[in-house]
Amino acid sequence: MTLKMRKNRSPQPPEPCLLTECMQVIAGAWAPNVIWSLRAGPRRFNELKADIPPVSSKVLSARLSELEERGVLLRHVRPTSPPSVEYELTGLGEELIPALEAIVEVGHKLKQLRGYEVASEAAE
Amino acid sequence: MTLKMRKNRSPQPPEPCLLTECMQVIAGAWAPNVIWSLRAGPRRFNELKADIPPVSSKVLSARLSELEERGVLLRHVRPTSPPSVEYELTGLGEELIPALEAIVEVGHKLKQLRGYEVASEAAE
DNA sequence: CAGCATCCCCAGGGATACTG
DNA sequence: CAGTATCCCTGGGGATGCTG
Repeated sequence: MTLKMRKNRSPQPPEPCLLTECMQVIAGAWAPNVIWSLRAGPRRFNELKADIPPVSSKVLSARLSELEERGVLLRHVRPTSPPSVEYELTGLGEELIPALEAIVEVGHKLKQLRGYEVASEAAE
Repeated sequence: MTLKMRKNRSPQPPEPCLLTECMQVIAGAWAPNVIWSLRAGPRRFNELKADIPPVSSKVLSARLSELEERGVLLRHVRPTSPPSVEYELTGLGEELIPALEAIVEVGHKLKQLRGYEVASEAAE
């Protein structure tokens, strides 16, 4: 989802590209997982890393930075002896939860359908 | 969002990766736009292409195939003289609309928070 | 009209190693 | 603990051209 987007010199902002722009909020392979992991409350770096096993520190760190910069989550540094950092969703970030849940639900249903028959719901 | 996912040999399916799997439903840079364009009803290939100017035929076609295969949309071929194909969301596909809307809304709010340079339209 | 085929590119991500 | 720094590699996507 990179979208090299040359110049995007559109007279009127075309709606679909607006969508694409907004989708950047959850851009990055693991961004949705981060949000998902934070939906139950604040978590620390290594907790997130443990929540999302396949993610590397580098990428996790990159995603967290982006999401913070975008205003999806907050970073709290606690000046403890071993450094400890907590990440927490902002209010806007929490608004993404229902969206992710919806997608997950559709994803599940879709997977089940593909086991049986897809064309059943064709009409309607 | 490729997620090379070696083997995914996880004892218990970790939830976040389940999310990742579900997110694949709208994987691909322009998939959300396709769904978005179809939310108002069936549309034809070139209409979609016009709706989403930056997308190429190749990619649009690829996305449409994927989305069809996943059960998000249906493909109707009408045997007219010049071939004419209509794409239409399935019921499950329509369930994604609210999710996209939520993301778009958050995206907007986020952009406004980050400064008002966003919609700096022609200063009338 | 609707769409493949081809070629190319590069940003995002994996792996590994290192640090304050 | 919580990240950076490097290197490499993959595949999704852009551009262009051609077909039924």
